[in-house]
Amino acid sequence: MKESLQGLFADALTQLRNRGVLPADGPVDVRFEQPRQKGHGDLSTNVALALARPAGMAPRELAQSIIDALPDSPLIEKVEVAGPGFINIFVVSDAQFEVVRRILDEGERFGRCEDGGGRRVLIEFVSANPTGPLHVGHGRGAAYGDTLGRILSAAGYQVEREYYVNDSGRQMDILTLSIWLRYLQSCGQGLPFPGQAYQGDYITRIAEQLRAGHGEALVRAPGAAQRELLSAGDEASLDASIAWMREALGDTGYHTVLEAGRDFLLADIRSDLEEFGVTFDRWFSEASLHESGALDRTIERLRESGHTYEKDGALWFRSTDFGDEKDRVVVRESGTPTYFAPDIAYHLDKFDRGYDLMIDVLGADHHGYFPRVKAAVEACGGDGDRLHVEFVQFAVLYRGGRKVSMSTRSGEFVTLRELREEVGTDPARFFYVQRKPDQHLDFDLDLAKSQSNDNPVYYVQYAHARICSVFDQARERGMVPDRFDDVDLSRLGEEHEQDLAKLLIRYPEVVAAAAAGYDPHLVVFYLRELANGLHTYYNAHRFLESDADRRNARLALIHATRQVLSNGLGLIGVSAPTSM
RNA sequence: GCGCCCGUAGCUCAACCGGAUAGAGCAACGGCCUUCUAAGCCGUAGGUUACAGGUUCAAGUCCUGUCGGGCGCGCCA
Repeated sequence: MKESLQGLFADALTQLRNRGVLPADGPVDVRFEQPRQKGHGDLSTNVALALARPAGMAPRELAQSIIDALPDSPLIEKVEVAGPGFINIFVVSDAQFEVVRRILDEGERFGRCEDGGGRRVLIEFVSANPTGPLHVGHGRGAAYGDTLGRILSAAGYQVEREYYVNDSGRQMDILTLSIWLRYLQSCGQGLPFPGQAYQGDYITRIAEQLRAGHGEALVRAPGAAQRELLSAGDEASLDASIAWMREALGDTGYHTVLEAGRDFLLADIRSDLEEFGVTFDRWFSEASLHESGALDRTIERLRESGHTYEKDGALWFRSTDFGDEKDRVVVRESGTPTYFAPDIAYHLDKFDRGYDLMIDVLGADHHGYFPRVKAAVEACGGDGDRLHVEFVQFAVLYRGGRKVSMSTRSGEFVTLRELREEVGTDPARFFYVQRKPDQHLDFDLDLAKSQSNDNPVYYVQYAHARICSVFDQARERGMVPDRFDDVDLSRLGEEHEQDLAKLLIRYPEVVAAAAAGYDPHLVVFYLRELANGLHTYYNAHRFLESDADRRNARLALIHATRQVLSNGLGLIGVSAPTSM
């Protein structure tokens, strides 16, 4: 419908150009909007306002000229000039309801589009270190990344999801030390436990598993000097403790402990996410970059790019050549690479895999980090425009009106699993994506878990369940037609029915806009509006009335509404219950 | 100090390349259940879009400055 109106306007503009009313320059994109205001028509365009200046005409005058030049169309009820020069179009009522037929015909496909043109996009998200369970901050990244993936798929992209596992580096050393110390304690060694080590209960659980599998084979008795290091409380002593552990355990023993921790935590993270409705196509291991030699090759590649130099015995990347604030160390004076180096190697690996678009979903605290990664990729010849980042602000939990504090090392954080168990997956996902990602999120636990009408997720789900319930009743009374193909939609036309149809018409645009702007929250807001439209209609009219033609038309309309609710909820990974 | 993000109703937030009278939910107040689920609907009230300038037919949206908040500025990860 929009397309054919666009054609009509293009014709009118061409005619005005031919008559010399408008200058002959390039084509003008005629955009239509659905006015929020009643009385402003079904569609509205500001094209006359935009063209008034080049035409040298008053906007209202030009608007009238455009209207006069419009070809006749059976779609249009009336067209009028409004306000400063808007053109408001009133569409013939019956034409609005054609969307119902289209939805019933397309079903789950309704709302999908080909904007993505099959382009391959990689979304990397969560990527939390395997040093503890996921907390509620990761949950937001998970919900956002996964929903974005679903939306981009619907918009015609070929989506892959990836989790980057930081299974290498100092935090893994600390994890290993933490587990080993708990293991020693459980084997009867009385030891101090450093304050900077991971404090959570899960460390003890891993240690007990380790003991169950390996007995006391990994026990090494610490001397007085080691005990002192463990209770010292500074970073240098912690590193010294790690060095002692590595020496005492040897390479094999060290890896046994490390892998016990890593595997336990990855399995935990994986099942946690699966229960949250989030799955990945690939878990990319940082350690694999070290083992495969990709890291060395990356450093070599960076050197050859000519954007590196040596200073103070370290290898620096001149990221300032690419707009970064300062240059960055890639290889330390000690000869070991920084965290930055494997990250470059990882992103180059993505580029080598040939994606058209790579999206990193990162915590907002990484916003200073991304420019250097992009810089390094560009230095190595990658097209930086294909690399995109979305920052997700932290979620701050509130319980009983008070902030819930979080800290991984202290072990007092709310995990994603606890959140899911407390409020349920559907409310959690809904709450996470109902805000723009770069907005701070106040997550009200009491509200999310309330099984009441305060809770917006039930509002939308209820609309779906309500329609299902109507059909249950209709079925009992033998009122459901075998097919909706030949339903007479001209029996619709009440105000609430028109409002509902207009909402349904908007759905494909909402999906397209959410995909184009990486804005899942648009879908959430739309679903709330659609649910409101349904509830309003429900309260105003009875569907199962005696006039069969009208009844069938109404059933067709709410059947279509149910389909769109279901499609939209699917996009944000929230279930569409058939009863509540 | 420098950089990025943000400031909209009492609270939490929307507002589609700059468009018409800035919209929802919650909280408050008033109505609607012998009829398909009241986890619902309708109505009332609530605003100088932090502040001051600027750009233009038009600014919450763009530019400059001020104030306020968050985050980042390691040879940590």
